[in-house]
Amino acid sequence: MTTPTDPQAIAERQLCGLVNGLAQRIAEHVRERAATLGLTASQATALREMSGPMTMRELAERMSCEPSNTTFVVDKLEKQRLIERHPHPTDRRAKHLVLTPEGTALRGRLLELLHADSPLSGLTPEEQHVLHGLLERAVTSG
Amino acid sequence: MTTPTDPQAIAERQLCGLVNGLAQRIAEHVRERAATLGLTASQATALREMSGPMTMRELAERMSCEPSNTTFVVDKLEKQRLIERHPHPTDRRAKHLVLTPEGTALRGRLLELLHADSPLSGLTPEEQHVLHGLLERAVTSG
DNA sequence: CTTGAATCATTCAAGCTGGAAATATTTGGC
DNA sequence: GCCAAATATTTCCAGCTTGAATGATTCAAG
Repeated sequence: MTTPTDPQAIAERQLCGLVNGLAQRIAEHVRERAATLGLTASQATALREMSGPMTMRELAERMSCEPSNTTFVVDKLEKQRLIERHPHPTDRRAKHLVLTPEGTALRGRLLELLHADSPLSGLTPEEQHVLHGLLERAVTSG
Repeated sequence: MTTPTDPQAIAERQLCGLVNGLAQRIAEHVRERAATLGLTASQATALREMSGPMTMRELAERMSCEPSNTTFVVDKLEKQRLIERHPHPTDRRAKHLVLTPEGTALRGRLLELLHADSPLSGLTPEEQHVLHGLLERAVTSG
């Protein structure tokens, strides 16, 4: 058992702060780019994950948020005529989310904006590869 | 300029997802531990950062949030008699935040809880060191 | 000393988020 | 077919967070 003044514990605390800081920087990046298209960050995240028709739950999982939150976000996108809720072909409980032509077009522009000047561009592809491996281990080992 | 279907761009997108996932896992860890002490996650973060007397703005920076949010959180901690707002010794605009004895005691227990079973314990100290370096470079190079 | 810009904290309105409860539907066992 | 459990979505609510506007104070320049 480690104590809070253990050097190893202090290092872990710093590491948590760094992870959080980078996550905030990424979120800020999304927020800025989304704003230029008249979208909020969560709306942009939803649009980004809409690579094809899917259900509310699937979108929630891709956005890593609660389904109730997805209802809220999709409501907003629907009001902007970017997405539509169709009946699901085989499951009447579920909704089949599909982008409108405007939604598809906006998603294209959004993806370009998000990929230009990425917040991770300070790392080389090799570094990104190492980072990827470490993060994957950290996330799945919990 | 990269296009959204560029393999490199796809890798960066995945990486952003992993960073976000780990940040969420860390936040969840804090939330769980804090709950056992009757604190919310943000209250726990504030308490954790209160390593000594400081001003509202300094606490906001340590928590990496807006000052207005710090007002909200400190209000809650003050109602629980864990923290006090004293007049600042040299600047009458500022508040001098100090923990009460109960606050100091609870902070001690909180730090122990947060360090036991850390969400990063799946990585070896060496891996954590590498991760630290990469994250620091990513954060500071933006 | 006095003015104006900057800084500290707070208030307020608005949006985001998660969790519990409710509704509708599907699924599996009998 | 019928019933209970599981699943998909929504609604409601409470808490969190931000950003703009406000009031008080400090600081620097004249």
